[in-house]
Amino acid sequence: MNKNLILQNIAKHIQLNKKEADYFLTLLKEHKLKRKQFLAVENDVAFVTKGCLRSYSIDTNGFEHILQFAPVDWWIGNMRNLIPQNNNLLNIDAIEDSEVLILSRHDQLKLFDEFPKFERFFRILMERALVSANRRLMDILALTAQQRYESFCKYYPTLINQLPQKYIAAYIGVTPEFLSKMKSTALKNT
Amino acid sequence: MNKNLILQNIAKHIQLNKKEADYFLTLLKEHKLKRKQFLAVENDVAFVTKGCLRSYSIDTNGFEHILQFAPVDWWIGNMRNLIPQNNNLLNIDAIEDSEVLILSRHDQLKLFDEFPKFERFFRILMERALVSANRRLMDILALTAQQRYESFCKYYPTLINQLPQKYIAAYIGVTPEFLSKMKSTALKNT
DNA sequence: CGTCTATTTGAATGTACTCAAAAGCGGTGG
DNA sequence: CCACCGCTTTTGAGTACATTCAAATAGACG
Repeated sequence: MNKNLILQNIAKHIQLNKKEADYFLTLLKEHKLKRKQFLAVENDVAFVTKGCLRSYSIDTNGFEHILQFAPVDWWIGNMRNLIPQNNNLLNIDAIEDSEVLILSRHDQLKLFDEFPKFERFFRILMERALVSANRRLMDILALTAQQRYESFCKYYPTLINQLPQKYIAAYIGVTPEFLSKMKSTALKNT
Repeated sequence: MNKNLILQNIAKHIQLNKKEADYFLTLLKEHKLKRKQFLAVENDVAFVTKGCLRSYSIDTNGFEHILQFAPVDWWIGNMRNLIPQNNNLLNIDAIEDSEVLILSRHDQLKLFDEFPKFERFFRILMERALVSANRRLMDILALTAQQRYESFCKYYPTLINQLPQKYIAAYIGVTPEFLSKMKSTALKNT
């Protein structure tokens, strides 16, 4: 298990002593995923130690819309059941062969009770995820498709060459055909 | 100060004893706002006890895009500085004459240190805000303007008649003109 | 009552989508 | 090692949803 990576990730926001770190590690379940394999989690969170995952939903016309990419050192989860009436179901799968450490919701809540420090960590994680979801919302409302693509390139420069283009299209909210056209017309203007 | 409302709001997720409640209340600053008046907060959160506020940003063409409405019994805040590179600034103002209780970021963090219970409360608040921001993101990507309007009516039935129509347009991501047209064509189909 | 802002309506326009077909690319097996 | 298969990307023509701009009407507030 890649313990160091996740402990370093946590150390960005809280300091753990050995006892806390050890206990935390016992709660994690390692999970390997082949490309395109689904991660079945129900309110649980997963930390990516290898590869890249995505969470997405499928609309009534069968089109996929990507909520989040999770490369190495990122957290991803499915919190749809935290709010009762949330009928909008989310899938998580691996974009390439990947490995994750899963913390179940049950164990997470137990952890919060035993060491409130961890509740702080996830409070901060949620705050930051919310700020970035809010920024993305404002971007979708304010920007053209071309600008959203440029914004994506700026924020996720490493992902651009790593991801199939159709996934980027499904993230910024255009059809794959249109993204292809945007790229070719952008080239002509340089 | 409307203490009961905010204590009841908190009681939805955590139980407070008298000491905790009293201490919490001392940290709040009451603030009255006239219609259209700005709420100047920097990473602070506000709880609405009267009226209705909104948070929004203004794009490079001068158009407003609304991130959130906050009627009575809701929390609203401006967390843009939590993430350094977040250049996207947010305004908060009162849609009608309103009253809020402000908890400064400084006092909030102090509160978390003294009573971890409150960190739990805000962790839960952030989780729920994130789930609903995520749902809205998926809606914007998946639904047509007409469907987004219907979805808004369903989720915020009380706000429909309370808000100027142009604000609803700025929330669901259409021009006020187009929202007007949607409503009139929807009427013909009934 | 008058002024200012919000809403409605219409015609012309544009951005992004749909559908279809061709070209490119990567992995697998013979 | 090459050929084939499936999946992704590109390109094009036609279309649709939503915007822009303009003007008229309605509504709210002092």
